[in-house]
Amino acid sequence: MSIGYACLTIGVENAGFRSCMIKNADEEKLKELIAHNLKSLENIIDYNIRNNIKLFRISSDLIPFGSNSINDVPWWDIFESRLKDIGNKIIENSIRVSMHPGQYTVLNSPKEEVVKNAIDDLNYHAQVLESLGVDSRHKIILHIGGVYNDKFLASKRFICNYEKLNESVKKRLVIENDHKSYNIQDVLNIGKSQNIPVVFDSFHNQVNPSNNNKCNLYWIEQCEKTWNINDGKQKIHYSQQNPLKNIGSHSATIKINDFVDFYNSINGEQLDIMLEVKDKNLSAVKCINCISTEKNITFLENEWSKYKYSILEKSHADYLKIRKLLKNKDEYPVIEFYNILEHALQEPEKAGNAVNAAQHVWGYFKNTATKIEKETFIKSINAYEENRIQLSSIKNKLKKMAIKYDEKYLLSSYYFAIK
DNA sequence: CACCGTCAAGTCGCA
DNA sequence: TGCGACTTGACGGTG
Repeated sequence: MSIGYACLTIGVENAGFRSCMIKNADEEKLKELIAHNLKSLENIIDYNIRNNIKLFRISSDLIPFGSNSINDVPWWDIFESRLKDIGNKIIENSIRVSMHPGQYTVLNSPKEEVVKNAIDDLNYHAQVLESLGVDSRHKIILHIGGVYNDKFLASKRFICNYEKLNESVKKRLVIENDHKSYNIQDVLNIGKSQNIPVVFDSFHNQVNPSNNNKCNLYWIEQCEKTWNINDGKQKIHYSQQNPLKNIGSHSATIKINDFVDFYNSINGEQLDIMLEVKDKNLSAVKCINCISTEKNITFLENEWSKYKYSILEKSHADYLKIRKLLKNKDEYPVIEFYNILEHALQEPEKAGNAVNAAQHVWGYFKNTATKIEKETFIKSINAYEENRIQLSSIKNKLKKMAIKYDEKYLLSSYYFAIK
């Protein structure tokens, strides 16, 4: 069983993806961006290895305009050895990767041009995975597409176009229920008829159910039948509603109590679970620690070292609670730990707490900082307390200093990443 | 350096 | 028929 996250990371250095506008996408620019993005991907894979994260979705933005004719750079050739090196790291560390063309890749469109673009896009995704050298257990996830007033006809068109796909795409393609058009039964009907594995998305099923009387486990068992030996372990998607946004929007973080309830209601150890959530790797580590069979307090101590200044910034009371909680080295109070964490992080910003945390972080530099840096910091604190600048301005300055003085403890902290 | 409109993709609801 | 909303993170121009 593996738990993973999608595409981007929080608080990992040099792990961002760059792009450009089509009008600026010349050969030189594209090569530069691809080289940069491959380095970022490698840094993310290294991070996943260090943190024992075995499931990861690679961003479709790895190669800018990867399936657009504007990009005629033979990247698979130019960067062949780079891609192989990254692929070898993935394979040697038993990481399972996937890719997921977005909502604008529509294989069942009535428009010929849209279908052609969708096929080009699927070929691009397959070529990335082929270039990495990973096998058919590493999947490409696709939604069925539009309805066009006739779901039956639209489903037929999906099947018809699916049959025309290259084998390199077909062997990796899996289909998923979406939150608007194709519910899990719709997708299962297509999957069963064409031998396409089906990814059950529990959140989409909640928003767009096919039958309210059937539980998650029922659908997972139905989907399980569509997964064959060459497909690897059955995958599902899990996410939660963002209470502040439209129905279907992913939450900022995974609320751990709800996740554990969900996990206990299904045969979780049989599955690979992809989380779709704003705080990405942070929630992945959280969920991994919560269902870990190895219960070692060092997991929580490691988390604490990264979260502590963010907690201090929000709630001194919760900060003290967690310190107390972690005193007994024989226990593994993982749920309580994350409950306090979640409570603190949803607190509103209060200047007193925020200044206190910033001064703790400043403590790393106060002996080495230049006179000017010291003056700038004090000025920023005053300006923030008088409401003239935002907290992020102080934190950005502290981050720059952490980089300049190479304070590794701070650089691996989430303090600069959590807004 | 902070801010905010724009980009890129395709569908769908509504004038 | 055509336009805006929907989605997402990064770009790119402004102040």
